[in-house]
Amino acid sequence: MPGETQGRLTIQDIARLAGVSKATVSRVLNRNPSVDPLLAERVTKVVQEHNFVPNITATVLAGGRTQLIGVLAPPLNWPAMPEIMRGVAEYLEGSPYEIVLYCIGSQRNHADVLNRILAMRMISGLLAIFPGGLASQLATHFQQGLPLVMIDDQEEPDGMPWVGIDNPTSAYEATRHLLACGHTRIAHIQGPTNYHCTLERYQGYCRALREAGIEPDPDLLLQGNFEQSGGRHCASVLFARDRERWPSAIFIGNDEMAYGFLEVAQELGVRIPEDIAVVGFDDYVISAHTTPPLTTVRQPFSNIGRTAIELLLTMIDRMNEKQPPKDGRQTAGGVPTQDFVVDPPCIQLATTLVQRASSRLVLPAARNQPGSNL
Amino acid sequence: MPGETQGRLTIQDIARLAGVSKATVSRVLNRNPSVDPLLAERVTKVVQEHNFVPNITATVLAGGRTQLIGVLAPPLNWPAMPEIMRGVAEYLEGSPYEIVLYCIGSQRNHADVLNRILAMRMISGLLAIFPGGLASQLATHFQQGLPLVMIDDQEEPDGMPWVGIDNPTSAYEATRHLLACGHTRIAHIQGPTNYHCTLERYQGYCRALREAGIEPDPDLLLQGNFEQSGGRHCASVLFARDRERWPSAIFIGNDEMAYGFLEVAQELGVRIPEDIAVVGFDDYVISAHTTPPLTTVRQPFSNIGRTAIELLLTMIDRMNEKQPPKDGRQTAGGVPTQDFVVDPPCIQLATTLVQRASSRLVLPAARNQPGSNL
DNA sequence: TTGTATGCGTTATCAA
DNA sequence: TTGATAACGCATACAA
Repeated sequence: MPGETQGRLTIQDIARLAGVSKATVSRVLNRNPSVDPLLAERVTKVVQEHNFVPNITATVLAGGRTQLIGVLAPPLNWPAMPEIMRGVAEYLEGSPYEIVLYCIGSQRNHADVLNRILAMRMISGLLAIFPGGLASQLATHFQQGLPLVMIDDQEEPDGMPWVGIDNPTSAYEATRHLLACGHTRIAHIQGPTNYHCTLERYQGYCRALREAGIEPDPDLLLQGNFEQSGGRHCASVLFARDRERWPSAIFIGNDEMAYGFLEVAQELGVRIPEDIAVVGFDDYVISAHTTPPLTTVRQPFSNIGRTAIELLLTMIDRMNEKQPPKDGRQTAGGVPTQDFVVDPPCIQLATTLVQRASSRLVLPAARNQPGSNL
Repeated sequence: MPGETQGRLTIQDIARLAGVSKATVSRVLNRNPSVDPLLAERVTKVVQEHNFVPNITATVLAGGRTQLIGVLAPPLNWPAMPEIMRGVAEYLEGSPYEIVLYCIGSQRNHADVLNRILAMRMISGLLAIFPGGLASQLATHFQQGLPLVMIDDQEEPDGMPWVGIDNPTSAYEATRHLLACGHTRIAHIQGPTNYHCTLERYQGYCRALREAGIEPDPDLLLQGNFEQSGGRHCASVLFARDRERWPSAIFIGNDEMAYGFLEVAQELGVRIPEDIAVVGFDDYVISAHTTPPLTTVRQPFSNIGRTAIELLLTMIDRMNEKQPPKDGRQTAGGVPTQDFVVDPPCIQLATTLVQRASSRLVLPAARNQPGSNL
């Protein structure tokens, strides 16, 4: 049975067992075409029989390539993370690569973590997810030759490969949906203005309104924080106004704030969507379970993860092709992934508007038919 | 500014810059007390100035210790995973260790992945989360000296350190709660019977009933699958019976199945908790948002993760103390973590019953007071 | 096509 | 207390 498991063996042992030199074993392991097919087969057989796996540290030290992808991530209980990581992990399962996960919470100095990661020289590439203030540092590393892809919605993608969504269009579609439901007084709760996506979503919202001949009303623009508390606060402010100043619909910058908004509405007895229709943004898992279920823009999180990692692996491969392996690590001022550096790809994935009860078109006559689907 | 970042430097460079030998630098880095304090300070200064971080691969190869903890995990979008990983990551943030994450989905051969992980000899310890069929293999590795902790609810903890909850007691409390609400016909939907936790929860349920003088009714025991579909199925079966054969309450083996159950109840117009009170198990995030919100047993997932990783680090430390470093990696038949091997600790954390609307005690007179909190 | 020899960056042994 | 040096396991330039 090939269940030896103990990786005690070295390439030397395999060489002895197969009656060849270490160099040949190494060549076989690295699929070097210069080795005789029959010999290769013999060696391969020994390798498999003994379940041999090269010592990765020795491999790297000797100038080989790691099969390790670094993932710099926020805490995994951020609502978008599980799905993103699912996409990443599923794609990686079909490859020889493994994940080295660096979760950065609040405690430690993020820049230090990043430096440690890179200085350890253990990873072949880095996937940076919502890196916050690290963006510019990351860009520098990328320019210096580190294969890197960023998933982010805070900084404007600039100077490095990026995967995300088309925020303006997504927000445009969300607002169009409310317009199509017959609403004309549509409010908006935006996120923190230092988030690039906040501005983009606001742009999309404005464009939809203007196309419908409606000038965005500053009175209907509320400032949130992308957290539930912000949604609650804005709801309180809004519902404290005279009823005639209420909007008939609201597009909320993210689902988290929408949850807070719905809570307050329920507490105050404001009916959703009869009194005010609500559309969110993100489609986190809870959104299908709120009361009422939330109409929202679905971000394709797992696909974002998949796409990002796919791009990263492509970059790594490209780099390996161009650079003679041994130099790959010595790349002083070298610029691997040349073309990527010159024009870093920005991949925007499509979102989907998921229509649920919070924005159902309510015809006056239909109010007593809870079962109606429109 | 100490923002050099580029880890090009080697210990040799630092040695030259500090005017000492590599050996001394190495000693300083490893806090070897035999080095002169003043000299140490001088070296430390150079290290910091240049932001030097040792090449981890060289360190390991030379017999040093890795600061890498392997985490063998199911897909991160499994509902319990984000919280478990939060606990793990938060604890690790305060340590010098990093996570190497191995997500095992359906695609690849799990045993192979495990072998590769260990053969790479890169990790100092392994945290195995819901390892499924790998339990026995893991036990073997643990017996052979691998610091290892398992978080699991499928296999009976045996032969290796384990962190989880007290299922019988938790189920007992859940059932007691329903009894306290005045119910006497209490059904149970159990999970797959090849899960150890399924049997344990059933035991707790039975004990509570018997203590109340009620003999568990086989007619009220339904077979689920721990998935939503199972909850739906059981609900359909139950509600298809004559009304007088319905239970007045049900304890469902996990929240996932409870979601399916609630869905069917809503579709059929069965009132929760008036017609039937529901208690689940797990307290996933959605449970607070179902209609009605679900009473359930909260598993302290993040604490489970924290506790497990804490135990693992303790084991690693213990091993490092006992074994002269250089041998640590050569440990042929050696048995590090001796005491742990002899009697692997099983840590059971307490659960909490979270009371929500799905099991509210409904007094006949209170039916028209939706706001009542009991 | 294959084998020999060297070096990767660190730790640890042995002398000094 | 410090320095020189031999591993560690692998990849590769070079020689055969």
